[in-house]
Amino acid sequence: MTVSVREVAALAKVSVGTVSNVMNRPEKVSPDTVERVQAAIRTLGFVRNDAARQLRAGRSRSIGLVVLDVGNPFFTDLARGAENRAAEAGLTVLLGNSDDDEERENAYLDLFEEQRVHGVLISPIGDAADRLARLRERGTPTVLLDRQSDNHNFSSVSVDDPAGGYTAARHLLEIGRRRLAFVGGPVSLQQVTDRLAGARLAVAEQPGATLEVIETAALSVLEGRAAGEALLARAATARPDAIFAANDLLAMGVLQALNMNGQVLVPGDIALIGYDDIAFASAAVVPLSSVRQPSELIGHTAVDLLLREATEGADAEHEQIVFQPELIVRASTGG
Amino acid sequence: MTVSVREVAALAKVSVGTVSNVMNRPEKVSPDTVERVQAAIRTLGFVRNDAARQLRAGRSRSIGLVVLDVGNPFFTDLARGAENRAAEAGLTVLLGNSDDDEERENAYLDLFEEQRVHGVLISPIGDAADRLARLRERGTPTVLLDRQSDNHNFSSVSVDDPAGGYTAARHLLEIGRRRLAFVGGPVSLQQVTDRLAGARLAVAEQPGATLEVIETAALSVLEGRAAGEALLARAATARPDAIFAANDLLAMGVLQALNMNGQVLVPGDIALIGYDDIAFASAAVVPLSSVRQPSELIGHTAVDLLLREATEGADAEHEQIVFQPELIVRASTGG
DNA sequence: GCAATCGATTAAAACGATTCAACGCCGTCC
DNA sequence: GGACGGCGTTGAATCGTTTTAATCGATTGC
Repeated sequence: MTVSVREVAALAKVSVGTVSNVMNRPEKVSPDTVERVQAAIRTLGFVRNDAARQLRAGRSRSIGLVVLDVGNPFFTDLARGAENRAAEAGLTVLLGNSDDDEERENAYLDLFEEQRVHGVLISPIGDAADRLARLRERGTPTVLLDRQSDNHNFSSVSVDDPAGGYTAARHLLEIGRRRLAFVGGPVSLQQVTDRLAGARLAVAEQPGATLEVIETAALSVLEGRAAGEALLARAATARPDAIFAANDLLAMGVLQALNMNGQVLVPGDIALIGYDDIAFASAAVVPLSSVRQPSELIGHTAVDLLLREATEGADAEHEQIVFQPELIVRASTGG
Repeated sequence: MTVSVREVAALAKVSVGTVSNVMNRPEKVSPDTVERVQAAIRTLGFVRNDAARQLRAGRSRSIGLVVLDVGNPFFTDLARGAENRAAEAGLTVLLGNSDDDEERENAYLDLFEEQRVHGVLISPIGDAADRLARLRERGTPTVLLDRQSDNHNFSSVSVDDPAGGYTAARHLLEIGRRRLAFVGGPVSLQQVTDRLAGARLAVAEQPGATLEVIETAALSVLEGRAAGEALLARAATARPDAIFAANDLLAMGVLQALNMNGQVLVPGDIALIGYDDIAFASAAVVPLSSVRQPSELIGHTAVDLLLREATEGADAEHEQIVFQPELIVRASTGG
């Protein structure tokens, strides 16, 4: 039924070792045997068995990537960057979507470990520190995405979230707003707390400014819409005059709620800024101000770091790379 | 260095066969040996080698999914549907992004074949018929996504694109527009030509109506913006009064060009409708009318079909499932 | 002319989990 | 008391590829 090197070898009248050599180092084989073997491969429709290769090699030729939300363009852009860089190195990226769920996160990590991947890139939920430490002890290098390790134990590629949060809030203050609200959550995500911390700092520096926190269960359009509708239910005077959303999906949800049932509150009554600068932000009902992260570059760089750790072995030094975010001003904050 | 069943067996003072049984059918092993073996697994930090399992099993526990564009929410929604259904069956989904590139498409198919996946779900570029036929002959069942096979040789899950195109164009005609333009491409995508064909039909039924075709190189926001800018460069009288874009990404690009450099042409001068009804469509500058496809359901159903083909073997009958699209009217067509 | 060298090829030993026929042990039945 | 059956366990074979040491011819060097 299934055709293996054995059959190929028989048809080409060579040994299985030679078939292997033809596929992996043809320069070590005489030209006419190469031709004969390749002909045999073609006529039999031989496809080599990756499981057997991996078993022998001890490692697979892929790296695992666990993201919080594949529906978020920030992560698909990041994945694209990682994939391109990995392809250059002859590796494949296995994409896992944890969807903010620790169980799914663990399931993917288990899977990747059983697959003996070259390494894991992960944007972890909460404090996965010991889980990841065990993973690495067993020989799978790991790089954190979009977040630094608390004790510098892991390599990481991230963006300066406190600075991004500061920049966003500062911008809202600079256009004259004082009653700020932060929409974001869950707080188990370090990205959320860091951005909030930065915003708090900016508000604290501005006398008379306040910051209200509206916590959401996820960083999704739906949650944003719910938050926006909650605000809408308030008396007009009780509403903030500016909103900083922890990411663009939330911001777009908020925008839908505030600007799409007849009324138009953004940007006149309420200024709005998001985070990530996804491609859809500029095409929103009111083009969305945002804080841009270099998503593809993050993915690209993370693979570089991972490959370095993988080659240097267990005692590789761990490097934290931090990119700076960039403020993008559009109509939603009066730009 | 690496710990295998052998070491576990030694520590637990049992044979390797028993260790395997503990992991795969614990009910066949006496309770105290189960406990002893599990203790050994824990203390040694044993993680089973998936390559070895697969080699023995002959098949991997995953299915391959090749999509045209991971950046398109339609496909990530579809992937989510597939993933959920696959998870219920204990399978993993490997997601490959062909990015409209036949070379990448082939690379992923090769990879999946070497991995001995349970089957392949693919939204193919152009006519991959013989490539896919070979794949299936070698034992990998295949289901087409978002497109039917020309000769009913493959199972498929798709949406009635001609009907969708007809519905979209008919809607534009019903709101009184007559000079229609279709923006889409490349024509190698059957989705594009089918939607266009449907639109042509609707226009032909309407005396005095015309349909101009503006071909794009891809179904992306960027290409849409380029098309929009080209229209903008024309004299106002030479512009169409309605545009049907082959998908929402294109439509949003067109919208950006037509409504965001000071002027506002949509929907007054030009009505605009997209296709897919991605989540961002309703949050666009002008909320976008669209033709909705049941993306998650497509992915879900495709996995069902695949599993059925896989169990029924080579002589399984091939089923074509076609869902009906749904017109969603929003502000961009005056809704 | 014999040894050394070189290139091409081979045969066999891995890799690690699963499976299956065989085996030992114990209690039951006649 | 011996045959039988059932349960739990074992050991070896197996999956398909890669790799290494060994082999075989043929050529070169002296």
